[in-house]
Amino acid sequence: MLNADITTLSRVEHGLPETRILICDDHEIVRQGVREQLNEVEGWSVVGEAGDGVEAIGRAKQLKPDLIILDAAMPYARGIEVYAEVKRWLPDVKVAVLTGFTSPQLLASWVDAGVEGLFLKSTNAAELRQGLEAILAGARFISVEAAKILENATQRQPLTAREREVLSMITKGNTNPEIAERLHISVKTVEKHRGSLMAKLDVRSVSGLMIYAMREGLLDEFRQL
Amino acid sequence: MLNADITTLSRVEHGLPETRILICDDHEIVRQGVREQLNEVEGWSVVGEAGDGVEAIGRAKQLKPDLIILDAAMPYARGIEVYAEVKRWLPDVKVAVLTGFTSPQLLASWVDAGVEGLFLKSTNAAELRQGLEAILAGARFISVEAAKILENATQRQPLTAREREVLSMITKGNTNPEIAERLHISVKTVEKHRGSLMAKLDVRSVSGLMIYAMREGLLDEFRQL
DNA sequence: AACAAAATGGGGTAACGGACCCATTCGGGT
DNA sequence: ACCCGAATGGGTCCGTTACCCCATTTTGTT
Repeated sequence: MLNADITTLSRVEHGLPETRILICDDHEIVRQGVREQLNEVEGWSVVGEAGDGVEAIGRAKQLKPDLIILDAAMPYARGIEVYAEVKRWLPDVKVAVLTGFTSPQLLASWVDAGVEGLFLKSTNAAELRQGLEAILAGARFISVEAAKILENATQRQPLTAREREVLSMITKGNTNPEIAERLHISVKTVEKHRGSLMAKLDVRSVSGLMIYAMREGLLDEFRQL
Repeated sequence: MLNADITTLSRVEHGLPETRILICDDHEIVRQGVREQLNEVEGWSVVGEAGDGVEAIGRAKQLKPDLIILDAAMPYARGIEVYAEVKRWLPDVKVAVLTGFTSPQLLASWVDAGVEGLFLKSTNAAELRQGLEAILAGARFISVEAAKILENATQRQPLTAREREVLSMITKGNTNPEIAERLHISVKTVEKHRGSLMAKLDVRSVSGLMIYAMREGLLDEFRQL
């Protein structure tokens, strides 16, 4: 549901230019909370909001903000796709990710992608403002809680495309013979992929695979803020 | 992390009494967003905030609000426990649940518990205000999206305590022999519980059980907003 | 062209789980 | 005292999975 409403403030006609900020999150409550926290800082101006990934890209191109606060999980375009696209069009824009996910692997992938900031939604106002100031000054800022979680991120072998495919079908409850039939490969091959999946992720059961998939946001129907 | 900060406004000394509102959510951004949306309504006053379940109960007793906006998942006390406790001490207080979970079963359990309002965090400001007005006027209000999800809630046979226990151990990756050993029952009994679990939940695999457990918030390590 | 990783697939064994049948005991409610 | 649901447990058969061994082919990179 798109409820974003653009509020364009007039440019500062004298003195230093304002810092222009775009807030992208699919929940209006969160956008409003972030907006409120930022409004208290002199010189910062929330120039727009977006409620989904496609709108985020459009607004970024249109408004050319200095800083984008980006939810990691929005409808219509995954956060990482939004990030790549806005960086393509606006290479100098600073992007701070604000996410409710606490998965080490997911947070690590944002860091690897090169975002300038990474916050959890549990971040308090002071830390958010302080972090954004550092980012605008050119630093990279990872919040304390995000940093703790990242410490626990184990360095894993990446999954191959076929392994991801098999994992996806396992999470949907399919048996090895069923997966074999649908992928037009033999049961033995599915067993082989399944075995290497479990070895790479260091799990020994379907529930372990499910927990991994859940944390990595690979399950479609589990929507959340 | 407790970051709640009490902001006690003075009572209105003339005219109609204000509606006193307490906001309970473990994320400061959400509390601030909700506060902002409510501040726009004349006659409403946010008298306090709480960042976890225990604090929520304490503040409710202390401040005696007319209305509590309650996150379903906070640290230290489950939302349903907070709800029961504040109703025990303040039977006339109105409680509106604001949750990020979209599980039909979970939403249904809130309705069954008797809450006066049920909103998802995707609710927009207008719907939240309209709903709270209706609640304060004595109605029960379920948001449009929550109502849609509730339509899909299937009427299920409740799980027995033993079934829940077995489910919990399955979600942690245990095999039937392992569960039997830990619960000091036979493998046959575990098989029997497992079979009835799967029949009641209409699933045929561990992944189906995991999805159910996930939706019902039975998995500990999957924290979210 | 050479190389390495990925993907593919077979044989065999042991363990696990599903599903059906059978059964008794316990505890709570009437 | 009676009844019913929950919990308990056994036998049997069959399908599935994990894991070890073996192997060839394909694909992408250098």
